[in-house]
Amino acid sequence: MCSTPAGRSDECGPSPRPSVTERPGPVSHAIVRVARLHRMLAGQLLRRVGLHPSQELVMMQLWEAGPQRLSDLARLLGTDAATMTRTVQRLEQGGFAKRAPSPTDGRVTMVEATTASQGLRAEVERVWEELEHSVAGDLDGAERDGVLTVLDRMEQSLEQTLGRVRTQQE
Amino acid sequence: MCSTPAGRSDECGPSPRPSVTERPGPVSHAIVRVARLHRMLAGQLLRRVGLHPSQELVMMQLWEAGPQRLSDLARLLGTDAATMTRTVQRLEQGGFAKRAPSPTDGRVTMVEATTASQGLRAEVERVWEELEHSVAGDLDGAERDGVLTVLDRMEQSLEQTLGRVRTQQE
DNA sequence: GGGGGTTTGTTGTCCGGCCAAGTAAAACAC
DNA sequence: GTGTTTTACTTGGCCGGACAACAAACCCCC
Repeated sequence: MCSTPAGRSDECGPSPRPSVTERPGPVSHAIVRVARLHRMLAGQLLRRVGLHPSQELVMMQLWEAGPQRLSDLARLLGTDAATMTRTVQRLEQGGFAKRAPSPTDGRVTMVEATTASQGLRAEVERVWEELEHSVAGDLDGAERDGVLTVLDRMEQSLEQTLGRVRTQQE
Repeated sequence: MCSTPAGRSDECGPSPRPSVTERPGPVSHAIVRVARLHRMLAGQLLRRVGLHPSQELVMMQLWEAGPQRLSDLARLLGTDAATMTRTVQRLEQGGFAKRAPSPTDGRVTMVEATTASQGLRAEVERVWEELEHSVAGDLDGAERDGVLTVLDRMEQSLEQTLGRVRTQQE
């Protein structure tokens, strides 16, 4: 027993008390926990497809919107250009994506999904549906809307203070 | 302009449309985005203290609950024993934590905060308060409670399907 | 048209995180 | 008491992610 990787401290071994996971920033902690579990589940489900978490987001973006500049991919997915560079390298190396220099702009490299990757699209979308179902399956419409609204406000607030902190620190 | 790393796609370059961030699993996407911003802000704030994201959670746990077994730390923070091993190694190497083999059980290593690290405790807690304020500052009590409840349900649901998937795949 | 600044991408480095494999110690079984 | 299983930790490998430093291409402006 007591084998769940993200152990809740219920009648299970030492765990001296609710501890850190309850006290200082409840919302922050909750988000961290949910996000980690979410990513872990994504990793498990994506295993069948041969993708790693976050790679599926790149592929979905490519499938939906077609060839794109690497920097746009990075920006849309909220990550770094450096990270995106290496992720695309791995996707290319795995046969999922293709890169080509832009003919009009010598700096940009365009990224697109390979035709071979189209075979995975349906299953990846199924995985993503399973994820969504697991995370929000037992929420009624009002709750879902409420959570989405609140999460959006959180996102904006975080973005704002992040920008504030960045400029303040330079 | 348009320099925010997590760019929203508003009048700013190509960005062909709301794209992936809007369509398939709205709640999942929202959580991923918020969690990433949250971690990014944590990283910025923790920079002053000389810690990296997640290290502060270990330290707070050590400060609150005293010396603990490494495996308990991992379980309480919802992470891996392998990850915790290396994180503690780095904390030790930075002078924040100390390790000692348990006298009663030759397998376990006890981890505790160094006295020197106590000086950082106040500031780390301040950082965490700032995080919480940024993520949940403009929520009234009812909203906060609602979000916490929903996030808790999400956590349980994710944990459950994660366990289901794990056993199913072996 | 040439020079300074900007955008775009790449690489190095470090970190958390996960899996898998391996070691050592304890607990259990017989 | 020996053999087997279970537990606790460690290490190697790989991945996403962030920062910093860099090179190349572009842009603008004089």
